[in-house]
Amino acid sequence: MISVSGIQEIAHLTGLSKSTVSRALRGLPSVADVTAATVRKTADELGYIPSSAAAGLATGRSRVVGVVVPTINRWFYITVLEGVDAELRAAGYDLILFNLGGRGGDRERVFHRSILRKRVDAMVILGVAFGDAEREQLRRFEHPMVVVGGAEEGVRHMGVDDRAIAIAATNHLLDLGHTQIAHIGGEDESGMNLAVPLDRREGFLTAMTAAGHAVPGHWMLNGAFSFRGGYAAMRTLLDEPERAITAVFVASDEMAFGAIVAVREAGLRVPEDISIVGIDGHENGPVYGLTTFAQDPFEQGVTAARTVLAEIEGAPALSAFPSARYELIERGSTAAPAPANLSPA
Amino acid sequence: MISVSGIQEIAHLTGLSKSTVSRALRGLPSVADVTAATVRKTADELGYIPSSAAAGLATGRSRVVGVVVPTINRWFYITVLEGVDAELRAAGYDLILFNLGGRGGDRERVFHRSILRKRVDAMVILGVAFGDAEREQLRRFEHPMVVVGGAEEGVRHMGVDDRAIAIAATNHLLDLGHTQIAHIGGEDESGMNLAVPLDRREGFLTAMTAAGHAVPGHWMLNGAFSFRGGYAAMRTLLDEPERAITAVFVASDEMAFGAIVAVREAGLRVPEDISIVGIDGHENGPVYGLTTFAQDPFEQGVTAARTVLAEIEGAPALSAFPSARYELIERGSTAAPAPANLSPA
DNA sequence: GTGAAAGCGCTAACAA
DNA sequence: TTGTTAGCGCTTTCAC
Repeated sequence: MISVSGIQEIAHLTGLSKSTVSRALRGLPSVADVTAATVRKTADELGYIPSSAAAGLATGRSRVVGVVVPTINRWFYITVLEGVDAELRAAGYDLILFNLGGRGGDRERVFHRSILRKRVDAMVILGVAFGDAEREQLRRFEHPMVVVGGAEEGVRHMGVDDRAIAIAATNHLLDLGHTQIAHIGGEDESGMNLAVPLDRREGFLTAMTAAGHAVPGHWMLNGAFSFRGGYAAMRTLLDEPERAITAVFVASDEMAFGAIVAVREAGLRVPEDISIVGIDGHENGPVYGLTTFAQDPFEQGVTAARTVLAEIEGAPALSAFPSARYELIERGSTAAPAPANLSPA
Repeated sequence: MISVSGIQEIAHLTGLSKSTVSRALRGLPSVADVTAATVRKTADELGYIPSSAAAGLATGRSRVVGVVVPTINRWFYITVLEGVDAELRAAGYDLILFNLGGRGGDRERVFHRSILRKRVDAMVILGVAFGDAEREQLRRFEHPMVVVGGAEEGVRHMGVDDRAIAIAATNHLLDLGHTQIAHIGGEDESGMNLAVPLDRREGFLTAMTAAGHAVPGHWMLNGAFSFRGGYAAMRTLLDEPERAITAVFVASDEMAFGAIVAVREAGLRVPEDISIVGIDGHENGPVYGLTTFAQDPFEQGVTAARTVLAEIEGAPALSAFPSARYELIERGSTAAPAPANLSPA
């Protein structure tokens, strides 16, 4: 190709100096309009492509932000990622994706080798649970960094108040008159932040206890935050010999969808036989008619990106974020328990 | 932090030269074992972090591969992405994600500004439809490049034979005795490669024609390759006044899931009332009992990554790929049409 | 097996 | 407004 070298080439052809060319190309104000035009023109003709490595070496900035995800195939992470991506792109930054999970996941390598290679100017971390060594590595990362979704000790974090949202969801069911409520949540998702599932379960228990209802241990199932897991968990619930539950609080919409499919497949109806409430605000919710406590992960991603971007530019570091918003969206998957099902308690 | 400078620092402390330190750190053979050990040790103590910008400038390689997706929230792209990611990570490469779609999508910027910044050593492009300007830009990209999923003129491509897989799926229904078959596919997905939906529809029509069955235009619907789209399309089909269809060939599993939900919601059964066959091999298939022609996008991603990686290392460029494999997975969403529904034709 | 020196392509003072 | 001069931190001949 033509683009032999770069800025130097343009300098030659225009009879200007490298510096002026550089300034012109970056649109700095201190360049005569004619000069700038000439430079741009010859740059185009040459098919000039800047070297981000050279610029990065000279400035110490790569104009790249790293995003760490525990896995890509979850609606929440994807949506946050989209938000981060939109914001970064608007700012002219590129996004390096560090996927800790999935087949071939290799946290050690990701952390030790990739992340810390001075390759990124900042980092947005989505719901990852760190090991001690990892936490130590991150400590050395002297760039803006923010965690989204699931509090992580020592790093500032943004997301919904998981306990609060779970309490709200549970209360929603309690208010309808349910007392026999089960919970489908998550547990030891490899590499995923435990805070989220734990806080949601805790919120559930808090609300139930406050209402004076005991929850048997086997009414709290692990749906692994996946559609399939939600389906399986609900089947387990339905297979119970003397089924008493009238409602289920599911910790994510994807699991809730699976749960709904399981209920219908068993020949039961939602909400007549079983009420289901989720968390998230997944775009497929309307199809299933799922009532849910919706959050806005896209917005959370945007905010996270905007924050680190501002800090890269020298803005003072925020030490904490306000909790992200959430709201109840009623779509009919919850209702008062049928009289026949009313618990004797 | 401690990591003031880098290699120079280590050179000082060990009394060696920068060159030797560099060689030791990269594990080159021409370094005495003791020397190498000393270097690594002090590097660790210093918390040394290499500068990828400097290395990249010196070598002309960034050890980064770009992946372009039309949107992140589709199972197919996510899965290919996972495959690419796994392979890149194993090779010590980082992945820059270029998302053309989504809110805030800005193709122009992505192409012109980011992609061509010499930031990546190779590119894997997933099912994107290029404009003329974009094609021209890509022509200038003198690095390994491969398109996955949907042929694109002028660039080598890998994926299933979309016409063939559609013919196979349609024949599957025909072989069961169906004649009144509808098709839910895709159309003008913004920025997505048109080849895939078009080829699948064409395959469908080819098989139908070969079997001597005409297909009314309104039996070919646009499901936008999404769950919601599939659901909506199926509802349209079910709302037909004198419904005659007994089977639907859906061009993707996600749409097929939506279609199944719609059928069941209408009080009909799959496959007794309506048979449904999909394409993809989505992991949620078992839950819905979806019969599908499965491909392996993860593997396609791995292959694509492996290919460009090999070429970065100097391997001769492959000019074409064999078609990706696919196979029928029967799960019970298809059956012979019920006698009552048998078409008179 | 190790060192010296040049340079990758750009930016950033400092002058002019 | 433009040019000069140093680097940014690493790799890479070419000597030794």
